[in-house]
Amino acid sequence: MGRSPCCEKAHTNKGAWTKEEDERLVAYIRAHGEGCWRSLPKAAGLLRCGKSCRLRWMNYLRPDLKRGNFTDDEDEVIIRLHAILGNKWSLIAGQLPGRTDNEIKNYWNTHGSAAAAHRAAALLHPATAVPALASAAKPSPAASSSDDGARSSSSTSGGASAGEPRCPDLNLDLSVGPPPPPPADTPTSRPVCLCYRLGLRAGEACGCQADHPSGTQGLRYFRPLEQGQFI
DNA sequence: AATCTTACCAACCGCTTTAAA
DNA sequence: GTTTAAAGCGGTTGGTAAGAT
Repeated sequence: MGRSPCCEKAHTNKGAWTKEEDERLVAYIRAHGEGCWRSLPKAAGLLRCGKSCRLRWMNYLRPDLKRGNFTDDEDEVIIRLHAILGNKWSLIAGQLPGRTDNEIKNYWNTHGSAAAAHRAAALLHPATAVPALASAAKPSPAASSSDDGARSSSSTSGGASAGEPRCPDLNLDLSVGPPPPPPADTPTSRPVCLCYRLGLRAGEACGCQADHPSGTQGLRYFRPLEQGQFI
């Protein structure tokens, strides 16, 4: 069978967006909203693939996007959620208003491995966190990883050269086991809200009402955080 | 000042999921 | 129930700015 291409590649622009293209896309979406991405480029007079338009809008042009560096709180949320969800960037982005999955993914793949290792250790095992490793967030020339290294090390602790671990007594095994067993009175067949697994109680950041196991409803989704609200 | 290296980010590609016919 | 198109997602790549030599 095979899939038809998502757009006519022969007649589409690729690469960086021009200011004019941005303006056209923004103007069109302001006037018509986010409709059918496939037909949008033609309707908006853009020589772009619908996918490309969607990506540009979602990752760059949306008015509610927050630009600039990640705050410590955002950093913390990313680390916590990544420990539980893995590379589910869209889910993580859903908990960080104004941030995109692409942005978080890029952040994780560049800053993630070294800095997150320390911060995750501090968050998950405060008693065993080693302050000295904080310097890993500012890699020295000797310890800095290349671009490829940062990419490939996103799932490793990275850095230590053969034979000489930089922090030999630090256990960086960040693997996350199964969630803690629910209290005895919690029916195990019901979904348990992620926020509960993060240690939050009903009403804290999460609007799902349940299964913070004392809750009574079976909803499993959680609302995006309000501006300035963090897990 | 020129060149090289590193880090960052925007964008593309291909696969999966979802919804409609 | 099956097929197909569209949307969404995650991995990867390429360009470039900034810093180092």
